[in-house]
Amino acid sequence: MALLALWKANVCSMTYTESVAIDAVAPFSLDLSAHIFREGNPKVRSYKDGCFSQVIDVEGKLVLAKLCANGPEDKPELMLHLHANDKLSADQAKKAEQVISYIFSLNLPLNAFYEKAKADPIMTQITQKLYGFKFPTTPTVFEALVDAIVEQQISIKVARAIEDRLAQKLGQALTVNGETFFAFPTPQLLAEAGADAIRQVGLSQRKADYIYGAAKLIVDGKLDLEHLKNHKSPEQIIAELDEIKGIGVWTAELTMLRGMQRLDALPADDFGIRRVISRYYCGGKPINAVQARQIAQGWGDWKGLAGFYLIIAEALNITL
DNA sequence: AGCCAGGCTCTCG
DNA sequence: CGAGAGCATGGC
Repeated sequence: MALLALWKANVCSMTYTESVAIDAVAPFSLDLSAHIFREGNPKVRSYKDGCFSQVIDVEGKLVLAKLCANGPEDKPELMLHLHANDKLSADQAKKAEQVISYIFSLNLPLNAFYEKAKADPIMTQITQKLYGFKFPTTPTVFEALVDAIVEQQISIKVARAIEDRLAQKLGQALTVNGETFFAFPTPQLLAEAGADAIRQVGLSQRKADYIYGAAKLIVDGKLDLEHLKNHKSPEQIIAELDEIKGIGVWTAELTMLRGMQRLDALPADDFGIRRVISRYYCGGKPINAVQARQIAQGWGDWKGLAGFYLIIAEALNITL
């Protein structure tokens, strides 16, 4: 009897798994690109033992995607492992692969940026030390927008803790081989949850209202972030997002940078950005947004990406 | 312990 | 219409 129960439990919790090799335009380093997820909550998003893991939503179906790198640092062999509650169709597997490819910009040739960086000796050195770093994008614009609101004013660490709680309390759960993971909550889920429930993850009442408001706009069809991403100019995007309550230029720029693969935008007002620019260009003494923009000018259409190279350089404590 | 961290809105004067 | 308070939590 006990044996039968055990057998049933095993069979019933069995998950579907498939693996596929995946290509990236070289150079690409998963180790550098996923660095910011190193201390992430394993239930939500993490990078450890050479593998990045996150639950992704493939047209309503939850899939745990695990991307693992082997071999040369700047040109590794990549294997994508997909886990779900039941079999994935070929189409769903393909879509999941596309999402992962999108998150890490696997098809983006970094060489164009490296060429541009050559005019700047400091950035040249940094790109050499961070060779193959591709700055991760969120799977949806909404996720980047919510994260940016959460991150207003507070420190990164506090923001991360709140973002993790947001997923664990309000996102959908997927259990794979007995382990439970959480997806980032959809606008629908947050709109249904209400501002009070959002507040409960540790946000200020005001930020909870902003996030609820944005979710509601989307659910009501009054805001289409993916459309903005695909069809509007950077200026239009910032202007339109700025109209939304709780979203200023800083939040809009960060959303573009992290959620729309717009690597040309740089939040020059950002405290952290100014700090890293100063560290590598001005000996660490505080600079204002105007000075920051001046230095960033040299990076052309790669301002945003260049800014993140500096942030990662600082995180890795790289000295020149 | 208290101050500050990858802002923004609302309220005063 | 410009300046200033207030906000939530966690780390130093």
